[in-house]
Amino acid sequence: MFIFAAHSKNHSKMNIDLLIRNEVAKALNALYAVEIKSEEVQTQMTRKEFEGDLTVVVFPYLRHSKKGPEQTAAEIGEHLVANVSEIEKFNVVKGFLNLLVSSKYWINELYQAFQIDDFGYRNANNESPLAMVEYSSPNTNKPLHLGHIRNNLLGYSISEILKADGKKVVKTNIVNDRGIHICKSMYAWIQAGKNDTPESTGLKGDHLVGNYYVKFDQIYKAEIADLISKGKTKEEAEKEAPSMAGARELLLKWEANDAETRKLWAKMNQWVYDGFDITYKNMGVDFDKIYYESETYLVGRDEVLRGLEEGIFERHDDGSVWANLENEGLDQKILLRSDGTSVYMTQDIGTAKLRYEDFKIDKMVYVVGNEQNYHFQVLSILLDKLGFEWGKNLYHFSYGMVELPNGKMKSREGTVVDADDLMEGMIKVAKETSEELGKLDGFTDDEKSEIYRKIALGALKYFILKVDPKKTMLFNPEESIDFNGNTGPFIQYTYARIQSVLRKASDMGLSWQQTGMAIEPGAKELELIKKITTFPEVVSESANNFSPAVIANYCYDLVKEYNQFYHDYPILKEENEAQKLFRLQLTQTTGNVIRNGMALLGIECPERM
RNA sequence: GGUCCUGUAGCUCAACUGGAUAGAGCAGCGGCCUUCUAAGCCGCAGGUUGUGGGUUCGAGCCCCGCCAGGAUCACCA
Repeated sequence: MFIFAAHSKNHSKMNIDLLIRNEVAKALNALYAVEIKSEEVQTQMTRKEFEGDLTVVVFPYLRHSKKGPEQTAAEIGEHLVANVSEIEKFNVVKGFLNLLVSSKYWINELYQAFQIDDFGYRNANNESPLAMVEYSSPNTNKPLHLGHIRNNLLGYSISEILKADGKKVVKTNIVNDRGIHICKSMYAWIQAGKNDTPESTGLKGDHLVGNYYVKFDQIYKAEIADLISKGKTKEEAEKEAPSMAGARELLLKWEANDAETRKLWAKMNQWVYDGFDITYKNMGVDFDKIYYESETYLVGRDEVLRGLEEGIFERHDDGSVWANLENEGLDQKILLRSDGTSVYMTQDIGTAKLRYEDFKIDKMVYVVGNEQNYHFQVLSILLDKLGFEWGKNLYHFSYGMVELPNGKMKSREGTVVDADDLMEGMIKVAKETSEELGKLDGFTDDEKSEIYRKIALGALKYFILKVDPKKTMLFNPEESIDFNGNTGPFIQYTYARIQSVLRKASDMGLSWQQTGMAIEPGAKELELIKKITTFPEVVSESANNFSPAVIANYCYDLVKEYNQFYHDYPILKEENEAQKLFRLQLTQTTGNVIRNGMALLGIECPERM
């Protein structure tokens, strides 16, 4: 059984690490007659200021060797050099044993990676565990905004990462298509819509419906102000406002299956779906299976009623149904309102049940903001109480909010950053920047706009995904996202340069498939190979930690390394033929890893830019 | 108030889950295009890791207290 660990110990090191830990364990046994498991041997990549590739920390073994750190390290080092052919030499600094691995080993490692186009990916097979990843999960009353962007990018990326780590993945979306929110938009449209449609207004459907949601709020506020001016208290006014009553009435009619209400509901939701489809497509995210709250909430209600019959839940005097979670250290949680209608939690129970009926899920992953930590804690317990043994195994991929310089986005203050506007704005900046640099002369307009799109989305996605998902992040709409430095376009640019070199090499009639060449790689070349060979472990690490940021930061480090190599070493102009072909292998492999890594972030790399 | 999260350079973020002298980018200053794409490369400057204790060979990371910010504890979603 595969374990989906949220925080497993997984160091991003290369294969050699396994070998060395094994050999160190053997050495300890031979030298000091102690049994140390190879997994317990501590290693790390040698810091750049010291000579070596891998470093063994020897402090833990001093009590076995009964000698000082330097002497202990030296003894282990000598034993390793004598017994392990891959280890050429060693040096000791304080309690750190630095081991130098032969360049022959590294060249072979590169050649292994070079031969695999999707190096770093592990393919799922029939026995692989299935993860279902829920993300996006929008309400259908307004367009997507910056917060949704972080959610969508994380959800898509973590799905791709899990796939690359050898899991089967089903991407899913629960659309909150029913409830008071959409009724508000419906009410305002009836009152003030004059039969507007996306066609008649030229507006994207989700924006049109969103405008009526805003309109509703205006009507509602005006009514409250009016009622208060007529002597009502704020509470009375909020209760009596005709618009709110109207929206509530629509909700009741909807639940009662009123034909006209359902028709309008379906129509306006369809407008929103058409709008969302465009946004999702532009964002480059997709789903394998979509659930609708309107189709799951009744299932949830039945489950709650079953739980009530079985004595798991309790009914209060007013008819509402509650779960008592005081034994779990939590409060009471409402599951059905006194009028029998369901709440968010009810719907989530129903959706979960349907999902497990539809798929053989080993791990359910919910990509939902950390403001809902409590909700998922409760959901997990409730599913468990209802007898779904998978309940306690659900994973809430809890991510931090996106904040603006003056705090959270507030629709009332008009500070919401719209997803469509943001992407469009990014494309515009990409176009301007590209035109200034003037490198795309001679391309058709279609080719150019495709490149602008890739760069713009690369910048946006990388900007968001490079941040640790758990952390609150800041977005300043006043400053457009950079294209220089630690950015998506910087990485894309390196990829484009690599492809340019490879094209030129092909044009020169070169072929660089051969192996077993006698090469003396330079320091930068070895650094680059080491970086490349850690990629599979980086993929696992990002999967185990649910962190696309791990991939993003790796891509940046890799590219930085390559750019130094590119700057310092001639490739096509190298006179030694074997050295030249080796550098082409190195270049091509780096390009593959960049492309594969960025793909895990949902970022495409243009061949030229 | 209870629970949980966060605090690292002027700003945005890293730090391989307890390891060596805490690293990048942006902003600032200074170099490098007749040579494989300068969206690049190199250098300078920038830090009491919020704060006070503790644990140990070793703490940005673990424990306790305090300070600051945020989330949540709804018959909202």
